Amino acid sequence: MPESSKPTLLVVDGHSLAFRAFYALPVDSFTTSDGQHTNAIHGFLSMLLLLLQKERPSHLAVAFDISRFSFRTREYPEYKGTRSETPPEFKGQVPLLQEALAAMNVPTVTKEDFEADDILATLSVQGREQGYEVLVVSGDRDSIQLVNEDVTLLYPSVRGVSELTRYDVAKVNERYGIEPYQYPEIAALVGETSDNLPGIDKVGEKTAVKWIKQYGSLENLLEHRDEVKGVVGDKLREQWENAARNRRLNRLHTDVELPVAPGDLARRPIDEEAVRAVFKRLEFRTLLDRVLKLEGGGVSGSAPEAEADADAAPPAPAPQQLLDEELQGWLDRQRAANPAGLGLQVESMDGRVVSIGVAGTEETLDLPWQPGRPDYAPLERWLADAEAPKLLHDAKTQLKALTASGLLLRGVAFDTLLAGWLLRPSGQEKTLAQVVDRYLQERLPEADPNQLVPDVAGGSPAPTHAWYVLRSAHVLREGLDERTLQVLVDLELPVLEVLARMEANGVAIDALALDALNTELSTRIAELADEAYSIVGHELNLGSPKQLQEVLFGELGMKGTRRTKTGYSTDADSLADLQATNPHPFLDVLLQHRDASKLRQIIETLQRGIAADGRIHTTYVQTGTTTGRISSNDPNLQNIPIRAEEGRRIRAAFVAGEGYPTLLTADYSQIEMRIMAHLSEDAGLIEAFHSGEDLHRFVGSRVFGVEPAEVTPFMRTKVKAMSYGLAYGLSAFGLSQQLRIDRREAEDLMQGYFERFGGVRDYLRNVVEQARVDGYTETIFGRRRPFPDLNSPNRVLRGNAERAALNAPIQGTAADIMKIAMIGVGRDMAERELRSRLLLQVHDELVLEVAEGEQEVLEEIVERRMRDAATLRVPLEVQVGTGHDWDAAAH
DNA sequence: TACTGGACGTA
DNA sequence: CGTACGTCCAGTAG
Repeated sequence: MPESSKPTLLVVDGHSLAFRAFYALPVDSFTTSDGQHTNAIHGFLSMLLLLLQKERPSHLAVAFDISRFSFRTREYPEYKGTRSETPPEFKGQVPLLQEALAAMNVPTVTKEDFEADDILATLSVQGREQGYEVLVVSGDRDSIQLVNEDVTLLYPSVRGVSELTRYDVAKVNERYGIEPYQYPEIAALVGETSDNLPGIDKVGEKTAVKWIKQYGSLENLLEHRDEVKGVVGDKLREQWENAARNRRLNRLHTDVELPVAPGDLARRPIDEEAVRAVFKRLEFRTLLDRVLKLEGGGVSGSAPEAEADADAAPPAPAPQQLLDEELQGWLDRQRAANPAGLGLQVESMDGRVVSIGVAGTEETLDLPWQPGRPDYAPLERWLADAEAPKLLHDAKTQLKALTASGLLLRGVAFDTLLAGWLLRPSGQEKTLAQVVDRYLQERLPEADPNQLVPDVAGGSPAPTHAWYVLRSAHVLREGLDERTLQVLVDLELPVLEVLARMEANGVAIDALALDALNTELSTRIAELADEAYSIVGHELNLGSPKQLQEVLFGELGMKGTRRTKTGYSTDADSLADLQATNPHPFLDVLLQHRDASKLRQIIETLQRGIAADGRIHTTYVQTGTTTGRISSNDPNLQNIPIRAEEGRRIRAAFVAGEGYPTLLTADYSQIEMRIMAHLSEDAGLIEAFHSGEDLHRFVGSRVFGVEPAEVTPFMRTKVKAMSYGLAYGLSAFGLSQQLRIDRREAEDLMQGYFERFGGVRDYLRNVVEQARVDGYTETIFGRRRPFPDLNSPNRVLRGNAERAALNAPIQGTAADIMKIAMIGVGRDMAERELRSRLLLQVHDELVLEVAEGEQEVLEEIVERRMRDAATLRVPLEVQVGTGHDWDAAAH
């Protein structure tokens, strides 16, 4: 921070910084819905905000070039001549950037015939004379010449625009071994390829520095060029005019006549309305928040460490290794100094703990783990102490490792992975490095194999990572609104422990049954393939959409229906359409082959997933969705077949394990429709759930105006499809497609539905409108999901966002409810010390392994915890079943 | 070897 | 022109 009380003038080279941002940021991630690229703007503004926050300049300006022509090109037409044409994707961003800056009331300065660097030079000199501390931000190395006691250059590192290296006099001395004002003389000798300024052949930085030191100045060197020995001396004599010319061109003008003086550049408050308008057009949401927050100024002591040091990011403290009383003392001191919790990072290999890192804000601890070490007793006590808060990144993974190594972990008070996800559920910050990058704007140090000083401590990254987790946690906690924090504390942190246990439990599999099924299917697949080949008269890969297209739409001359990027679709729906218009035995065989192949594929994936204990241990990804649901992978156990009879045989291979007589399944019936009834407050729908009548029969009777008993299966199917479709933003077109009915009929159906259940329509409309205003949707428990595209001018994007937005509160609330139920079930089971255990979660269903004699009490717990997880305007109904396998238990 | 698109399993 | 996922395979780019 400024040690002096001088005002600080920050001057930025707009063009060069924006250009760097343009190449540093992926254009795909920064394109508005109408196709305008914004990566340069985003990168530039992000950097600028960071600077404003860290440097707190009192005065500020951004300089731009007007064109690529200047007095330099007049003097030397080849200047910058090798630069390829500015990419149009970049060019278009500059005016928009200037607009954004104008809205932020950041002065921009340009001057005909001069480059931005000359403006910076002039302002830096004037600023210095008028008693300012000057910070020059430029991506042009020539700006090094501006550095002096009062002028510091911030130069973007290779890493990207957000990381700036500070060049003060000392740094320039250290880096180049010369005084800053001498830099252009070095550059003149070496040459600058990017400016098309060739220097002296064979002369690099080393030689140039040596010469300048020896001769004192370039001028003197050139005068004495006859004295210089060796081949390089010859080159100097041949090409000295290059150096002389370069020196003329790289001298920055410090006397440009500018329309503004430093005194005019005092920071002014942003024009909030204008900023909102411009940022909305650019579709910058997080940046908008950052700008507005900046405007709020200081914000009640937030993010203390972010502003603690204006210098480059502070390095992590060197880890200590302590034992016994010293360890205990350290933990006691750090706990007192960090009441919000200590950072904790567990390093593991093959699921076992290798090293444990603990961090306070000032000190870190590295504890290489070995089982059965009494000198680590204080650590074990601390880990197990529920009253000792710990802050982790991806606590579930670490909890599993600790548990597997026989260590107890309690008191998980924060998880930066989960917090980051709650804040930006569509974001991609999954690793600690990504979180650190986004929320600390720092780079997580990586283990460097070329380290000069090998880390004798064993080099575990755990303590350093723990320290970054601690700091990220503080920033994230500041960023969470109250409701989101509540979702984290009440739902996500408790459920993480439940999920960790479920993963460790795994589910038992009847491997022999899978083998038998696999064999059976393989035989059938071979037969079907042969049959298909004989029908079309040659062999082909039935699994290749490309080859299928050739056969169907080429050889067999069928008329394709739905287009895909690569041609006509060959999916099951399209094949059914073809079968209707163009009956052909090949289609039948193909469909059967598809079905059988898919099943076999599922079986083989499961077989590969069977662990040494004969069970399958999936991994639940708590941050795997944007809505709040949990996803499952490796293998995915949330998409095991159930609809087709054949597929159920796979489900039947999931069995109760050794020592457990039965499986118990419990699922919510129509939970999403119940949530819809609650949220919409539609009287008809609420009545449906209180009536005890089958939902779709009830709705059908209202829509078709008949008695419930007279609702035909066909009517019921239509109504059911529509009810579920509504929560997904189904259109009449989509409904007609799915039911294979006339478009008109689908429209009538929807109209009939909404006449009887108008509250539903109003609600769905309202959700989207509210989200358009707020920028996000919310579940009844406060889980938010941002929807930046709702105001997009692009119809496709906007439509997608609208459908997702009307679904998010419904799907998300269901997910919240299930999490609450799981936490409750987990607690009750622990409290009663049951041996039964949770195995699987499939969104609205739980699967448990029932221990001997516990079925009755378990059923009671599960049923009650699920039913009472939320109190809605309609009751939650839970269906419980038991059986030896998953399929049997579901009845 | 790494990625994309098509297809399809689930809620 | 119905939301939310994960996985496989074929095909392609490297």
